[in-house]
Amino acid sequence: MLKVYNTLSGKKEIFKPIEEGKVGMYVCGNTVYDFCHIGHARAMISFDIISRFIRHLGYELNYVRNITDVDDKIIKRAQENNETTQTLTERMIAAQQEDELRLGNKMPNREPKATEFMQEIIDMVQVLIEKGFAYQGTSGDVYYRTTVFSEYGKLNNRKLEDMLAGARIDVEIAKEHPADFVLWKQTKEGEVFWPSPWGNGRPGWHIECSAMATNCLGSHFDIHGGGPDLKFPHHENEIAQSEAATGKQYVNYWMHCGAVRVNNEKMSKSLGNFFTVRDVLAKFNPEVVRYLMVSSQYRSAIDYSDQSLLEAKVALERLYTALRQQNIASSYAPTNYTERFEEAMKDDFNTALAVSVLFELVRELNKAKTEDQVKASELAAELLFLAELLGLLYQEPDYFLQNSTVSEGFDEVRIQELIDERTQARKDKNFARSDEIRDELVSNGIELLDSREGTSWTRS
RNA sequence: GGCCGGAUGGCAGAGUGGUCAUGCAGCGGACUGCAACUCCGUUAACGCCGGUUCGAUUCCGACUCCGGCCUCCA
Repeated sequence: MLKVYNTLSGKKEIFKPIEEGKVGMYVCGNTVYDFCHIGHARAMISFDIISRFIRHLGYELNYVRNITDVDDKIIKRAQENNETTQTLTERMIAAQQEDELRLGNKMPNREPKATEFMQEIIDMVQVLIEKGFAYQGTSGDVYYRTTVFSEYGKLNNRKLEDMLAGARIDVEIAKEHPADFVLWKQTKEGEVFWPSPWGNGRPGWHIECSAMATNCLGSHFDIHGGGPDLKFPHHENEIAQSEAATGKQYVNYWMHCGAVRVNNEKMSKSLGNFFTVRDVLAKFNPEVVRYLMVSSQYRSAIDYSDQSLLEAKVALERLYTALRQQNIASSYAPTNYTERFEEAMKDDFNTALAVSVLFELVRELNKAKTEDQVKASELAAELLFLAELLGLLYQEPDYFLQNSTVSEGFDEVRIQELIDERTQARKDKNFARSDEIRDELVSNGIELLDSREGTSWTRS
């Protein structure tokens, strides 16, 4: 029995798909005007793991994640770069895919782009106007009429009146009500545009998701996810648009991951305190980033720092060390660890608890290595299977351990030469020389592990 | 001001009405030429004040502090 925390109700609920055995999930992707930062990585990894586990439970999952490739920020950035919006977005989409593959994500079933759904967007705006949920303002822009959607604010427990007290909403004369938001925006000189019944222009930020989600998954589907900062206004507005247009409940389960923080502040574009995925991968193996995300539950806030990455690296090394030079059984009977792992995951995808089960399994595996090789190889197979559900332990143990950080120090050839020399020195009982070599390697960030099979090394 | 979260051992991070999280660090031991890895043992926590209870870190209420959202942001 899978339990999912639903932002809409504020509670964990038993998950029940609309159609038996099938799940439709829409996740808000990125606006592609810049490289992905760690906050994006968290959202992408969280929903990747959620999708893996939903499939593991036997559901046929249709995972759709959009790409926003029309937007004010894209236009602005393209102008600054003196390039077209299309070349900018194509470049950023390619970069995003590259980052994501390095982080070990599986791609969604479908990644619709806003520009490919222009007709559907226009159709939806048209319907909203016909139903009285939208109007063309004096500026020519088309707005959503929040005052007639009685449930406006239900996702965020807000009332229209209360929101005015905040007084941070733009007062635009063209709008009937300050909370009304743009569905279709008139083009300005030199900007990309599409023809529409309301003149040349482009969609507002929220309507594209309503149009893409309902077209890809239907007017009523199971799960809608995204980052914490999308709850308001983006998802609130999506609900308003979609439910007004279709007359049906839009989504059953709203899921939001937690924020990534830096120095106790949210990492965000507007604060400028963000680290791109590329920044981090220049220093650490991508799986370290993934482990950091997995080591806490997806809804909790994560503190990002070199320290937290280092701790993630060390923990991951323990898992990989257990697999080093270990036979993997071709089959195994799932043990209690699998059961406990699955129970943890079924409780709102508690990856932190699931990972702790992996560590307990590893302890038993390490013990079995000297006592019962068959058991050890079976536990290793079980470990790999469970880790795969989190997208972990997909690298060769030696490769990971030698490349957990990116280092400009000794190359592998030089390291091997020194190890060979040390091995000879040890055979000769020349321990002074052997220790000297080890010290030299350690001071260059290389740790040695002697075993009966020989000496292996790890980048620290 | 409104609405959401959160406060757990030295750090990170789960969870539970009464026995163990887990990882790192610490301490004692085994293994090792010495280390590292690994194993065994071990120390140590539930913001503050009330209430419910035989018993609360866990449930309820107040308080304090921290974070997020209310404007573009995963």
